[in-house]
Amino acid sequence: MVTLKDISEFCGVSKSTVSKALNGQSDISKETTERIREAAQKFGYLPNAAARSLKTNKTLNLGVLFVDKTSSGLRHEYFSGMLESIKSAAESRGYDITFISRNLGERKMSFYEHAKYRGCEGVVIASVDFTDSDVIKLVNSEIPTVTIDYVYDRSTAILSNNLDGMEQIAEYVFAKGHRRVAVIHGENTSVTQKRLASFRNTCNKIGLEIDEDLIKEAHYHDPKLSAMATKELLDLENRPTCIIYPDDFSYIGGMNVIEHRGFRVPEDISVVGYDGILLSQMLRPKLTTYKQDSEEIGKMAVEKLIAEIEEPRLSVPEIITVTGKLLEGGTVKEI
Amino acid sequence: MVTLKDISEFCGVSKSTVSKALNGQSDISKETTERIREAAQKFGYLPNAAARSLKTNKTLNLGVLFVDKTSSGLRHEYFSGMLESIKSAAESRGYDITFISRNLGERKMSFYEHAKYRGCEGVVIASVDFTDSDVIKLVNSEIPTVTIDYVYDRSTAILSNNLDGMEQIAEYVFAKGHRRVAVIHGENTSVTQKRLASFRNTCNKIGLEIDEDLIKEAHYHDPKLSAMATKELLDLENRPTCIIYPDDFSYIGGMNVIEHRGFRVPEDISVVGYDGILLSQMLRPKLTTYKQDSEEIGKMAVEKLIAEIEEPRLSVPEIITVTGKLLEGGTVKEI
DNA sequence: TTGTAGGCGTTATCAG
DNA sequence: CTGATAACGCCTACAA
Repeated sequence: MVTLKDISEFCGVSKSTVSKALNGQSDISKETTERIREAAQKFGYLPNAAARSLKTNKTLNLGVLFVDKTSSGLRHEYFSGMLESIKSAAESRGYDITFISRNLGERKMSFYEHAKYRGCEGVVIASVDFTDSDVIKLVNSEIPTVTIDYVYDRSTAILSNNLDGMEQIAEYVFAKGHRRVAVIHGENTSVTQKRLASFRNTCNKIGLEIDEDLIKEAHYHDPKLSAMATKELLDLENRPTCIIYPDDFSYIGGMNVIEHRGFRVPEDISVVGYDGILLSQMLRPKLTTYKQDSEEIGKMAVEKLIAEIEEPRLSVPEIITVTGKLLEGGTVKEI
Repeated sequence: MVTLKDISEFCGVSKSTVSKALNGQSDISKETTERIREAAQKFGYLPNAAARSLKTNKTLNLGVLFVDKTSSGLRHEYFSGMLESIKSAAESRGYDITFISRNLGERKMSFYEHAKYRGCEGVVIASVDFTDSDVIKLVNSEIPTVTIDYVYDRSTAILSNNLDGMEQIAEYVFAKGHRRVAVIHGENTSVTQKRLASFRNTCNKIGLEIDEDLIKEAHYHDPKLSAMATKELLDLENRPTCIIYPDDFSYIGGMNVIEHRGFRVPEDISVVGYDGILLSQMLRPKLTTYKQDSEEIGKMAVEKLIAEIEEPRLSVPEIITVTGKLLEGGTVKEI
């Protein structure tokens, strides 16, 4: 490995001069700087990140916390898209990304310990059990964090606008004339609560009484449960004319049931998804859905995190809402 | 930040004693070790990875190269599943994962430089343009690498068994009585070449002449192109009785066309996918497909990489083939 | 069994 | 403008 010392010996100057020249300090002469730069280039010199961060206390390293009990975490396009975006936003700001986990080899450590050990200057927290005490410990530590789709008092949060999402969906569906609208929702999280509240509010706004039989629980990203809920809905005396699914992928389960019963979408029943994943736009008819802007969410998360790292004084925990948009497909019939 | 020195002062021993005790060296007395451990616990001592690696020349850090022109990289479940598996395999061996990229902030650097700078002890290379000179430079460097689905002379490669995959698909389809079998394949890569060769071989084995009109090019993970190819196939005088798609996701494009023409799967036409992603098993009928074992591939990649890092003497570049399995769905009719 | 001293590669301070 | 020196936190001969 070629070090500062090698360059300095070759150029006949001191290590400090080389260091300064390479870091573009102003107090080194143009010529010397040039000479040193060339030598560094020639020898393929690369600074040693460990040594540098030991000295500067900066690692230019961000942690990403991405756990999922069901391990469907990265399989969910909402999250894999977000990760891509986190990755490229971090890169463009000069930061690297390290996954934070709980077990590093034999050694069990908390998320906080792992992040600390790796010298992460901040951590983006997404797709975890936010009630996990280990996550809470991390958020309450001195390490800056940004959470996604969950709010803690002490941490900046980036939220996909679930209120707007559900409102837009509901308004769209109502505008198409639907009044018996079913909602299959995901497991009980704050995201789910927001979507449901938003649905109820929007119903209220137009004076629509909600038939509680049309509200069914399922899980996110689980077509089987949504299929079951769909069955129950189709078995009702007074069937809904439209079903809103927890997400696009779950709709696949509902789609099968609907087709199996010999119903057609949207002629016999209308459907709406959520997320706007690639798949939704490949189906025919295209699935009407609300596209969450996972790209923007990831980007904002990184920007806010870096802002807090670099300017802790100027940063206060914020709640930032990222609004998506309704993608009008062909799965909601005018009635 | 609490350091070795803090602990040593508190315990009234020297830094080296603390270091040894914490690392479980045998030459420290039981009691002292215990006392030091307790103090470390109490103060929440964590070793500083940068300092440690500066000294030991070990970082316990693996790089992952995951680029994609189309940026559908992580959106493709084959890769996101693999990443999950790489992540957990690395964690369980005590390694962390850092994404390698080309631009770290302002500074443009090569993949090799980035990996070197971050002190990656090895790099898993997947989902990139393998002809990129930068990738080649990395592979030919002193940093151990493992490539996925591509073979270089100098690097261990983990290959999904595309020969077996296509062979199993073809044999299955032939066994069901199909003789006019169309293949829509992805862009021209070594993976594609293998699948096609395998298809041709299997045809040969049963003495089946291939109708070149039934071989169509599309792209991986691109339902639109597969939809177009499907159209062309359905427009043929002498239609195929079965279509093999480049991957499960691309099949969605074909599915739309087929349905739009009023054909049913599998009654009117049989179809087969490739990959075995979640979606394929959610469709009704389930898509008959070949499941690539992306989990095993990721795990093997990490194991081989770590083996080479820790035992360079014993390691030679290997080519490891990971076989998947045919998932029999209901999309191929017996004729 | 424990402690001392030195150095890993870098940067920062301050003197020349 | 340049260089000597110390220090970041840790590990490891080697000495005691």
